Amino acid sequence: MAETVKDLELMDKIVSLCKRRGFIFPSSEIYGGINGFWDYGPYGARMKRAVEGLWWREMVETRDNVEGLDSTIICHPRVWKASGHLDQFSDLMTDCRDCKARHRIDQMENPTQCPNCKSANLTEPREFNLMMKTFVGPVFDEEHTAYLRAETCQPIFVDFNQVRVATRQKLPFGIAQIGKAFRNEINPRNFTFRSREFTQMEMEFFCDGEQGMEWFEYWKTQRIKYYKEKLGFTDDFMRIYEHEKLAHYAKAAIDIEVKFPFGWGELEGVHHRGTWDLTRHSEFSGEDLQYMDHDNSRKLMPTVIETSVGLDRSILALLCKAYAEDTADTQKEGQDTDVRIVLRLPALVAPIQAAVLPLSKKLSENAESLYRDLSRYFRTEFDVTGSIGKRYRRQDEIGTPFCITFDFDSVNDNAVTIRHRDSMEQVRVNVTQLRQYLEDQIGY
RNA sequence: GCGAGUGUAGCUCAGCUGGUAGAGCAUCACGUUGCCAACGUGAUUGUCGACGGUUCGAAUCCGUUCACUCGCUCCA
Repeated sequence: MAETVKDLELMDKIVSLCKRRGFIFPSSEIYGGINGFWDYGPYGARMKRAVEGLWWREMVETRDNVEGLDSTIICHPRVWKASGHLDQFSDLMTDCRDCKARHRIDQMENPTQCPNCKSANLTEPREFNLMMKTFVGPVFDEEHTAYLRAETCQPIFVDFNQVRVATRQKLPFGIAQIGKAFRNEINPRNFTFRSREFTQMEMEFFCDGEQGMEWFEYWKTQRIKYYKEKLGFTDDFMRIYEHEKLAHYAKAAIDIEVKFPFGWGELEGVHHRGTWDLTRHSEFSGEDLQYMDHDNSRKLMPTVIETSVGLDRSILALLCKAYAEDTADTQKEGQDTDVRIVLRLPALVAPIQAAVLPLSKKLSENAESLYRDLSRYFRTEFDVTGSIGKRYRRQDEIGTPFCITFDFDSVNDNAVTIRHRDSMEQVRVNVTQLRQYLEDQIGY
């Protein structure tokens, strides 16, 4: 993880831009903020929805064998017993008062002595549990304890049979879900990269165990292709990390990692989970979750291939990849050029795809009706304030790929100028062809 | 959770050894301009992170607390 001063500055610049322009800022800030929680402002929310929509379309809408689900955040507590989260997310820890090291009790040979400095001056063991706890019903006692889901995939396993029956799907098929997950991270870090409330986009693909590795390879390829083609991630920005140490139930696992300013970080996991989850939920619930294969007259426990994306991390990766500073002409006194901050976001996910800018306020009325029309098809914004150059820069900073300038000729020739964000070049397009032009450019 | 650092306007920051706050940018209005943050005039903005203490008087000193950053720890 080779960090340079420049990278750390870059991260600060991105955080600052996010706050200044309303992408992402700390939750509950007027009360001093709350650690590990972030709000998406107007541009962030639009971008988040765009990425969600892209994933949903890619994973669900365009596939016959993947179904959607929208399950609850709070599930029966036994779900988390079965999944192993209540046991594995919970550790007894002690701190050494002398050398300040922290240790897990279950990993210490002698729980009364610090393995680091041999001191016996340890704090009382305390329970660290990453599951967020709440109570269902007005009585706050152990019996009514419930947990906010630590990942969105468990309800998918729990609802597996219901979805299968309702949709008459046969193996192989998948179930996808987008939703919030919660973890009491000990130490939230790196902006939204590790937060306590976050959004996951997960798909569990159920298949015959004999084809498990083939499907694992298939989804791995599909997901890498998605990042390259839809989000424009390049080989120097993205890498595949193959797990050497696998979870006891897993057969294979890779992480798709991205180069953040603070180092490489996981964006998505593609995991071969075997039959572990469905087997556990069968055991704990007493429901037989095996699949009846009528074609071959046999019962089998489906094997699961999981693709699991952190949506917040996707947004962060897009912003990090897109952030750039270059130079542009200026009319400022004593300067020929000026620094330009520009987000080179893919047009598919840019919060604003087209900004309609009348060259003069006198043209506002005509330009605004063009804006109304375009906003039915694209994420669009209208701005008359300040000079035209200033408005271009404002749009550059939020990553708007196309600025549509309505000028004095437009009234007569029914054409507008489209200014491209990255090249700053301009083309003249007739208003009647505008929608088609933008669709082609955006790549719908 | 431990250690170190930081916290002043939307942003970046200044404020010397205590005398109750400033600059640039941004934002808004008007004028001007009409294709890359132009210019002029004017306007808005802060319980100086919070609470408490010392003091005639605290942004400034002390304590506590909250948040953030970095390191450690954690990351099924």
